[in-house]
Amino acid sequence: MLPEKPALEGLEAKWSARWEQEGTYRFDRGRPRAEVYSIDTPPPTISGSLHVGHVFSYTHTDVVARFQRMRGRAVFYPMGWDDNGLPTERRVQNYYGVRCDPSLPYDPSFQPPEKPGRHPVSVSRPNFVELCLRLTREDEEAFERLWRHLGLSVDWSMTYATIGRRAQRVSQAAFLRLLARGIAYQVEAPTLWDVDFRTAVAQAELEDREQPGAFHRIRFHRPGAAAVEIETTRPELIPACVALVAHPDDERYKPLFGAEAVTPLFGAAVPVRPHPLADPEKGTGIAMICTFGDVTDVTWWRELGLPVRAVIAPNGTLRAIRWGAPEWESRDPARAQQAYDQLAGLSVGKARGRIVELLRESGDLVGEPRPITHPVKFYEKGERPLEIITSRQWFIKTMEYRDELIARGREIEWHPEYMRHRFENWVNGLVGDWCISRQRFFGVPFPVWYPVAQDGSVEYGRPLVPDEARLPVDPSTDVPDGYREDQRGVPGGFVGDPDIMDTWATSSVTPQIISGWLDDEDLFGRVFPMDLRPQGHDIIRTWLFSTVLRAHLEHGSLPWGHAAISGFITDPDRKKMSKSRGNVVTPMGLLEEHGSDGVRYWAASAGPGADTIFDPRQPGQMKVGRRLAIKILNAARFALMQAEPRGPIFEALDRGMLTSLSRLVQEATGQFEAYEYARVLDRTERFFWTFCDDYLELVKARRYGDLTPEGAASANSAMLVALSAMLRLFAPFLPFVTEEVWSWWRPGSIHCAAWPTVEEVVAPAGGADAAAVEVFAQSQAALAEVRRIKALAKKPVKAVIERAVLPLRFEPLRPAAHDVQAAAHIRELSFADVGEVKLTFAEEPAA
RNA sequence: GGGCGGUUAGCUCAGUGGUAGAGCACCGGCUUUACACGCCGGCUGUCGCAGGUUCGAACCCUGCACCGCCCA
Repeated sequence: MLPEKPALEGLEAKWSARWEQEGTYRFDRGRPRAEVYSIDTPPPTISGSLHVGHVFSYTHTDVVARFQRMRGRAVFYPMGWDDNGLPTERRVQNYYGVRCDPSLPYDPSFQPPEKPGRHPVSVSRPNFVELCLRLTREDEEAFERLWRHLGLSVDWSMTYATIGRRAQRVSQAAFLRLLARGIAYQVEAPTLWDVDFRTAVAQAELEDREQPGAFHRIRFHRPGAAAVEIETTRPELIPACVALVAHPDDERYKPLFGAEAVTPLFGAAVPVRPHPLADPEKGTGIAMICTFGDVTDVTWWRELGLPVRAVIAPNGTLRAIRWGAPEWESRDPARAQQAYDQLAGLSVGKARGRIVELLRESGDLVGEPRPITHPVKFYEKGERPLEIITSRQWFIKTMEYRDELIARGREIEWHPEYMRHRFENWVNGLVGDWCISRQRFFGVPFPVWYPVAQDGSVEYGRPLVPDEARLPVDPSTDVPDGYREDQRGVPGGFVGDPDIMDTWATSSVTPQIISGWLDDEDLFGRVFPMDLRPQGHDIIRTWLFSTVLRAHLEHGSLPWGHAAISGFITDPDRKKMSKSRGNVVTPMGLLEEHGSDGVRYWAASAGPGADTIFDPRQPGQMKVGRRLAIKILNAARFALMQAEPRGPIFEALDRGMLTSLSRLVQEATGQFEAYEYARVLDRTERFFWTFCDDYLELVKARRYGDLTPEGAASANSAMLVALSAMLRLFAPFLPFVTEEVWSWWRPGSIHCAAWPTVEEVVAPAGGADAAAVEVFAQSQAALAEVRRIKALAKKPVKAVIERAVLPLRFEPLRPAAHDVQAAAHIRELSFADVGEVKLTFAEEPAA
């Protein structure tokens, strides 16, 4: 039963298999809500690999889950995979060498090329989705193996995927309910647009990047009056200009308000209008409004009621335009056409270069462009600046709920508390409703069709929706009620909505997906609203925000009561670890080298919100964790190898140790309940090390029976009480080694054992005893003093001391004097009014 | 420009008004019957800077500097 030479090797494989067999972490769905602890797990993005940052944050969640389980809660802890969305599409394109062309029909016999060819093979959307599913399945299996090896106490029978049937059903149902209430709506409007991915993107997916640019001073003519000069970084948008704008109080331009100016090259007459957003300090103080150069243009366009002249096509080139046609009036259509033809078809960047030449030739460029650096909005995964393009998109209303969302944010218990500011910052900075439609392929489709009128036009205003019971549906293959497949795309028939949902539109309903909403109201009632959302602070504005929004809209509640925010893993230069930086460390090697418990120790040492440096060359904390785990094995072996005789715990030293331990239990429980797991680990480790180095050394002789059988019995019993409690304190952090030791002498899994209590620790010793704590403390102090003197005198530890005289302050140790004497090898011990410890060494035995 | 966090030993970090701490690293010692993957000991500080409150400040207040993150 008790191994001769205990070791950590192999514990991961042994125990993860056993836990699976015995259903150790299976959720008990018979328990009422009050006895459940439910966790809304972050589904890791499946395309790509898990890195040490994932191990870090998922360990934090697991530690909390294990604590709650030991506290007697039924822990609801599923795992999910975030497989839908753009990252998977990109991976599949590269991996198989294919490209999705939604106009192609499904080919049931399609097989991807053995190797990606030079030119991508075009495949239908259903074929493309099949490839996505095939590849993500492999990735998901690898992820699960890693999580099991790390020891996450997940109930693997509840695993979900964001592309899965259940996720689609819930996403679609939640969308249809918002549609019915008018909270989801579609509109043809200017939208942020990535020209490479050819999709709309949302505010939450933006990032500003500093880019080189240049101010161009451009002359606008006025018939019979002085010209007006504007400054712009985007001269290629002059053909899209619909007005000029200046600040209402700007004396320079007040006389011009209401007048017209004429665009250079294109000869379009545009009005000069006042608006307070125009900045008199910027450039010449008067700007051109184009449809659309940036988000301010959109505001001006909307508030001033201007027309649209769109020149940028969805692929980022300037589209063909016929000057002189309606909405493209010009004073000189032929010249406008001649100029524009040199721009049409060019990308935005090339068009900019060309138009500068044209303006220079026409004399409308004033001076030369002045280079600057300025922030430009990018899609976070994109490579070219975003454009603003008018298109039909689905939105969820958010602006009118901002105050309510702030209030919801204040109901959440944040760990750490200050992370709430991130949320409020974001909500206060929202500038528009949430655009949830994407012109992509691998995601949840909008469960909507539209009638096609007799003239062939699509009636977007009259969407056809399925009954909730039919969900999920794919409008590209399913048919709306009352129609036949052969009516697809023909007058009098229907068309499916071609878009899919933003990945966050699915991820924002993970609580509903996992908790059985719609289909298992019994489960839903037991786990929702959930207890915990663990996640990183980088996605507070996306995942956390959108989840709060959806629960607020659908249920009028929070999705969960606690949000535990993990910090980042950084490299030694304090740079965030990320794939794009190339500083990612894959975890399996680390887990094998240091043991899962060692790696978990490192992860759990960082409290909520704390960024942590990981230096692969200096895995200090992992080594420390590994040593701690080994120490636990050995200390347990010592306690158990001669556990008889047993009897009442009456020795003061033993009672003092247990009273100290009970204080630790008290503190650890409180800290854990406050999600301060790192402190629990720190305090427990500290206690354990003292227990080993001081307490075990002090009682060693007594427990071996060198004094009395009663004394040995007291020591043995106290050791076992302490070992049992300490193992359980460590169990959430070091699940493998604690389970191994537990199995040596206790039935069942330690992870289903009860969290230790103050009462159970002190009761066997007849209650807490503050005086005995002092006995223990002074015994430790005296032992330390003797050790110090021996070390300075370069005497061996077991050098015998004939006489020791201790200062009076050590007198409280009297009840444990026999233990101190035995541990320090003191023959005669006395106390006197002396300043420091005086030792007389015995004659050294003759060499 | 706004917000948030940080700055304590060479490194990583605890430390919520009362004598500055731990681990790692470094140095010295110990074949000690649980553990050499161990044990004992030693060395190590303008607690970022400047003011203020207080009998007393690493800790509370004000300002500043630097680092990091979020937002504009």
